[in-house]
Amino acid sequence: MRISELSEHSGSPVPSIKYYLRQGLLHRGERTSPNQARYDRSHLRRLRLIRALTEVGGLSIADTRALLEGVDGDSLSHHDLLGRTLMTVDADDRDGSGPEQRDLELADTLAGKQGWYVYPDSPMRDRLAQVLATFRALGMEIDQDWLHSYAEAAGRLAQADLEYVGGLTDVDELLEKAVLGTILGDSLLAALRRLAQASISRGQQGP
Amino acid sequence: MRISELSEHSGSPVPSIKYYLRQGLLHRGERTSPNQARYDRSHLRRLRLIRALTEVGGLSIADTRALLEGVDGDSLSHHDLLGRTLMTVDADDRDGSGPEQRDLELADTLAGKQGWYVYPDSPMRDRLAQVLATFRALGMEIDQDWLHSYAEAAGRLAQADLEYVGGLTDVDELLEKAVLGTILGDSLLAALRRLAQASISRGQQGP
DNA sequence: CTCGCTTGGATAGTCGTAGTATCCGCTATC
DNA sequence: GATAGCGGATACTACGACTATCCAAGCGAG
Repeated sequence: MRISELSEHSGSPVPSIKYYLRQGLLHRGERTSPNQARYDRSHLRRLRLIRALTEVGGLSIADTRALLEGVDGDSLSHHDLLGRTLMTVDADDRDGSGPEQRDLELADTLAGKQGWYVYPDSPMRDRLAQVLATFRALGMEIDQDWLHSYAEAAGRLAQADLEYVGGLTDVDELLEKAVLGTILGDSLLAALRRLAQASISRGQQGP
Repeated sequence: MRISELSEHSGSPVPSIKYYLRQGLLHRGERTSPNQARYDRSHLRRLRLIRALTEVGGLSIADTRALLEGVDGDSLSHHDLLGRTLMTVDADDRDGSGPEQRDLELADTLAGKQGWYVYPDSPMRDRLAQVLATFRALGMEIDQDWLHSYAEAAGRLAQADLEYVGGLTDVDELLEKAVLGTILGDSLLAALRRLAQASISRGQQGP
């Protein structure tokens, strides 16, 4: 498959594909001569993955690359890689200054209540603390019931995610599904939650 | 309060504040003379809200403005405004082409199972369909149990959101809390879910 | 074999977003 | 009455994600 065919099959314009190649999101094709290369199904697949992550998942190119690098490295144990990959995903520390101690404690307490073990250096721990800090900074102390509902839901979702992925033995497939499920799951959940809010708010009745 | 004090109290640099003023995210101060204006607590509050939505919620300036305009308009009924505001939030149709009919049907079926009423022209309906389409396009047919878990969780979360907000009578406060809860809730949930995934994946044990 | 049309790859330019920086007439304060 | 700061408008910058141009080297029809 030449680049133009790859473009046609994937729906991405040739220059964009070249861009992804340059950025290292897409592995180079097999060169058949100094200026000819052949692309295959794996490129097509990767390309679709890239577009899913960026367009639906809203990831930046840099985040996408980091994520794909994790998937590519045939390193580590599954769980470790899985855990680390998911934790790193789009965890760009948006704020230079780290979160305050007391927010970190809040975060740990919350996780503790759910029985979760939290890596002390986990980026998501900071992120969680940051969100909690933001609520505080805005003067709305957080309703504990509300927060509890969220934590419980998160736990159930994570369980569903891992069950879904648990049956797989192929590492590549596992990682890809986990990554996709996590990223697209964010969008899915956001859409579902809003739909539910609108419906419930309209009728003031439960499901 | 002059602009420099506003800057100091809020932590946002003066030029950024001026930028938000230009963009209409922040209402102008009360002019006390042709080139002096006074800012008050409401500006400070709004400024913090803006930064929460953009930095933590990841909204663009344009989305933030649209959202704040909804909050400002002393229009409509609460529920209508609430519903519409939340549905419109960051529902920038990322793809020019609308979703396919069959994905819309999938979306409707899913919502129907939960007993939700979905506005036929709701942007989130399209968004949901798009996410489902993406899964399909990537060749992973969706596990129905998994999807069901997500829909149920979304329903419970929406219920928690509305209960939390239900006690409020002040429209402004209600809207602000709803908006914040929804946007920051996305981040909160994303962080919690990843934390839970990592923990469960590590120990392979539930809460 | 040759001549026009791709191709792979590198470099440079574009566009939108979110700020920064500069400028200017004015004013509040020392 | 000097002078630092203000409000507002306009211009500039930095970055991300492409898009366009360029080039030498194939390939393919005649």
